[in-house]
Amino acid sequence: MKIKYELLKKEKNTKARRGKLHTNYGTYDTPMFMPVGTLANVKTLTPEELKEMNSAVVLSNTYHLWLRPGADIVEKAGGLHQFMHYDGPILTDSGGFQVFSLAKNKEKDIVEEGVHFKSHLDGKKLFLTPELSIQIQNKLDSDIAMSFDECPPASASYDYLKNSVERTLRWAKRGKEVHNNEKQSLFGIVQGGAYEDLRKYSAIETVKMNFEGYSIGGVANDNESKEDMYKAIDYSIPYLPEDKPRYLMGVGEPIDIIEGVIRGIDMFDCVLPTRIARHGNAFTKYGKINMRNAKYKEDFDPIEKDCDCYACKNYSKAYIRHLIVCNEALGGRLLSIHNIRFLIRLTEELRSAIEQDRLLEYKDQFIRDYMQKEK
RNA sequence: GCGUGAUUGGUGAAGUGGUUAACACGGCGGAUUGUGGUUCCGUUAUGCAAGAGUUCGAUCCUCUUAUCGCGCC
Repeated sequence: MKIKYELLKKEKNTKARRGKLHTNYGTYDTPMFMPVGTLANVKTLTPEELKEMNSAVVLSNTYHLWLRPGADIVEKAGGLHQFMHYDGPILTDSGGFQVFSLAKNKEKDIVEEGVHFKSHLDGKKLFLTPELSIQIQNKLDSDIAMSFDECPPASASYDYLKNSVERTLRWAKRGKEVHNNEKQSLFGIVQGGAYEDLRKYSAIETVKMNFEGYSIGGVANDNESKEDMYKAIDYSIPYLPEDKPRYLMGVGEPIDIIEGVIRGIDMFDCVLPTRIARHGNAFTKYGKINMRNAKYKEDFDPIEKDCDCYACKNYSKAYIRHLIVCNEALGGRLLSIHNIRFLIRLTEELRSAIEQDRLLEYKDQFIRDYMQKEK
């Protein structure tokens, strides 16, 4: 079956919503945070560990799996779920984001038919089209497929964005026409930068195509300001249907997730918790901390005393610091567990705040703590 | 004892009679938002074993001392 979004409650004071996502693998609460597992794995973690931290949907990536091991191999393995031993919902990104960062000459390489670019592995010339992206995702057999969109840089001009909105609409239509997988849902993507008229137009036209969900793209790219990100959401949300999930692509930082929820977003994904973990950083209620700092050398307390994650229940900062400093993989693993659990716990708290109509108070308190840095 | 060669930051080490003493590692900070990241960026010796001398000027030349290595009695 395709996924279904069930709206349970809207907050009184904001546009925030509390809902449920019904999938082939069960029903999950929204707003939710989805860890990123580009290569059919959330780096260093097993599916069992993800379940233990109450993680639901996992992301994977069309472009990367297309190159290695190849869609046919995943198909032979029985689809992504079997291949990666994950019996939960999987969302595949279309590859648009990757391909556009690999397309050197935007004007020449991005054409109406698709995108020319070179493989980051061997430099081989490749061509990805909206149809091919969807076909690959069909083979991968994810639960949610994303339309192949044009993801412009934050610095793009109004005219560039206008064209990319139009093209994204045409590509969405082409992808939808070849999409045939009764078990897989397809999401459309709203573009348009921080321009009200473009976002409005993009949202209205995308919704006309009737996707199972809608995402807001082109956000959190190269130094985009927070204000522009919030504008992108605010200008898009009013035109998205109440009964479909809304997904803010690539976000993000704890405060961005809160701001997104306040504005009506249901789903988030981000590489941040796992990436900063591998580089030795941890999210905490009082801000992000760098575990390499000398002050943790003899700190035998957990990262967060009241955190229920496996890392905090069993290991000290001094030990994790030691692992990180020695470049041991277990250090990154423990921090990944903590950071993902931190964001998932954040969404759990946001859900109960919505249920109690106290989201703005929650946000104020969170920001006060988070900006405080250290206890 | 005599002869001889060394002595540069936490480490391995470049280097020159004249503005800020390479580079690498380590240390200390920072970054990171639809993952091309065991990555990237910043910072880290007011000093070249110690003292004296030559010189306008010495880490680089001379002498003394100290320490270490090598050779010979």
